[in-house]
Amino acid sequence: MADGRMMAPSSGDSLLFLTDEQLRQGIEAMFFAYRGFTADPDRILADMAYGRAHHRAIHFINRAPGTTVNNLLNILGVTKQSLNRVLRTLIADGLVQSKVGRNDKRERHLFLTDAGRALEQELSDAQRARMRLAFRTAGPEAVAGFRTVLEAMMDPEMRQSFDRLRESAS
Amino acid sequence: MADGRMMAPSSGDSLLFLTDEQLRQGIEAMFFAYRGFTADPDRILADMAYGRAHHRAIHFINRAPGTTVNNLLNILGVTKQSLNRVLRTLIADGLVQSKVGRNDKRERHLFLTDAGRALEQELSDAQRARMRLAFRTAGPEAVAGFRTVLEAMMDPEMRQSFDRLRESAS
DNA sequence: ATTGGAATGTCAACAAGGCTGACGTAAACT
DNA sequence: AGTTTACGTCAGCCTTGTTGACATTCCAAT
Repeated sequence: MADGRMMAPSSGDSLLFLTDEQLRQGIEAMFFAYRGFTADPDRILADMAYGRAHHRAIHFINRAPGTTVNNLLNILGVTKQSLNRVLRTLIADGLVQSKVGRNDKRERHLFLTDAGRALEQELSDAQRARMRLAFRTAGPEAVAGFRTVLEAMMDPEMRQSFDRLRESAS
Repeated sequence: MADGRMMAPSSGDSLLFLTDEQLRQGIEAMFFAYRGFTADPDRILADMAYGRAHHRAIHFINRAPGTTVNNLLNILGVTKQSLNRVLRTLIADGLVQSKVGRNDKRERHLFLTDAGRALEQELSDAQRARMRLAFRTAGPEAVAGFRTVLEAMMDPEMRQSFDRLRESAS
């Protein structure tokens, strides 16, 4: 281990943060936390004819308005057929608008309608509320660590998407 | 923070770690990281007739050998029909053994067979490898923060399950 | 100008893995 | 004796992922 200074703040046994047991706890923490992470929007969506896939599409269309279908495909990591099924219902229900590209008319640029933005707000309000509580409880330093570990856990291509979204928002 | 560098992730302003933008980045980080988190075991399982649900069952049976079906149900948060479908194949394939309870003969206690343990090893080796790399890259302090935030993000009942598993392993 | 390929969309079929509802059995509790 | 608990199972439904095949549209290159 070349990385000399390693004081683990919470555990005391700083040398043990890479034991199988520690890793397993990290794995289980991810599992349980992700359930909490999706629970609130899932509850809201359960009443409608929508699911988590619709939420994800709405989220990223809102995040990057005018994004193309292909772009969204890469971010979401699903097949176009899968995404298309979701988009079709969202467009039919008037939550998403699809505009043919000006430069490249093969491309469709996706936007949320007012109704779409309203649903997005409702969903992300719920999700942000939980995230806010968790962040507040944990404190800024923990949040920084959280972000660092999550980023290190992503696949490289996903990290690129993540960073690109990050930059585009600043 | 001993090492002085405690800038909030991208803003440089630690008071802003609860802005909507920060929260949204946290949300997206969870999304992308979870994909990475499940990617390796998913790849292994894709070749077999198993999926993520089998992985979860195997993981927690390994973690708490002799656990009852009901117990597992609570941890996984699915219906007994859903779990049963998974357990049935695992038992039929000789990866899991189900023993009638001694005290309470209504209960079934679940154990991994040697073959089950072998698969569990293969799956968790892959998952731990990614977790280990992420932890090592991020460093012990970030890992502590990661754990703190994840725990704060869980539903209370899930946090109980998580803590119970934690204690049982010590 | 024709052709090749890229981007998109659609149809069909299928699988995993959730769900509900109903029913049965055995054991334990009261 | 009657009720509750733990578990299993059958049947059917939904969402969301997959592959494969095929049409359309249009850019770009020959």
